[in-house]
Amino acid sequence: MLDQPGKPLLNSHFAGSIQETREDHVPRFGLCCLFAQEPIKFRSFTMKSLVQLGTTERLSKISDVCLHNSRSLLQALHFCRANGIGAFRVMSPFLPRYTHPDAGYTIDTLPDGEEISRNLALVRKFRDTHDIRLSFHPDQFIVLSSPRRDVVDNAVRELDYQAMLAELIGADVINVHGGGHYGDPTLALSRFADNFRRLPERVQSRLALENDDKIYSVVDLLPLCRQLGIPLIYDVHHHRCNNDGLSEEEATRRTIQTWEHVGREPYFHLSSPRNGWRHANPLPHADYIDLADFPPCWHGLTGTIDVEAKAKELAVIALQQALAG
DNA sequence: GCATGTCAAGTTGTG
DNA sequence: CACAACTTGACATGC
Repeated sequence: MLDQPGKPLLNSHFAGSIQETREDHVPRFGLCCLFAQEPIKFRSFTMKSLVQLGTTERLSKISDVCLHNSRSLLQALHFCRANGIGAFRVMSPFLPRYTHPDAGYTIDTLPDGEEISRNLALVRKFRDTHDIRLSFHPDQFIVLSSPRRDVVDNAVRELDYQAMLAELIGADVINVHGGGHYGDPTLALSRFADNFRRLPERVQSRLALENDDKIYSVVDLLPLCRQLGIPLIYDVHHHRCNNDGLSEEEATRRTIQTWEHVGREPYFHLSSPRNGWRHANPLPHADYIDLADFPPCWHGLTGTIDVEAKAKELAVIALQQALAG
């Protein structure tokens, strides 16, 4: 394989003070944002409800929710540690509406700002001590290939917010898609490259491109990754929905190369189709991972595999047990 | 309490 | 040109 035994999983830029070293050739599995059964919840609010409040009540509400979320994130990491889950994806609205033009708050300006900051520092420390990889996955509105200036401006603001959080908690990945094709995918990806260069360093150093289910495949994105010096996140479910002729072995191999180039641990996504592969729409995610959907070439992989399944922590634990048994 | 509609944001494809 | 689909859960509202 291409892995170098004994190499740190994260390069010095991100490594923090990792005291444990994960075993090579065993993938770590990641939980995405939420819990199905465990009573760990993340709260949010809408702008509509916020604007009905006076200035004081508004700040108080924002602070309550952010404080709650900072405590929940710490609980989430403890849960991961206790259950052998090696990665956690943080939900985008962790600080809800942070980049909305009318929300106008920062952690510092909140009544509970100090405790929120303390909790985030504790998250970082726990992450470093127990080597739990943290990531972000901005949603569909974050598009760097758009021809619309306002769309790209919004995307840049949102990405910088997530990078700010990533710095605070020690997350090394911000995972985006290529965006739309706008009738000319080559031109669209060249816009992506141009806009990438506008991004702050803390975003650039964390950005990773994921193949999507309809437009940009692994083959489409690899040249852009090479050009920008950023890694590819290989979603095997999307690859099966939007096939580019590469075998899963080859896609995996080329993905690993992009991460070796930046000296960091490879990243993958795994899910099973809710209604089976013969259904007209195989995209919706199932509650659990069907072992038949686990790529054979991923056994013995050194890397992170996010489990995208609706049963959340139950699905990650079930998969880990199934593979161990 | 419980059910239903709503939520900042994009893009594509269909009717 | 308008609108549903994509995907998705918590929130807000109304009964």
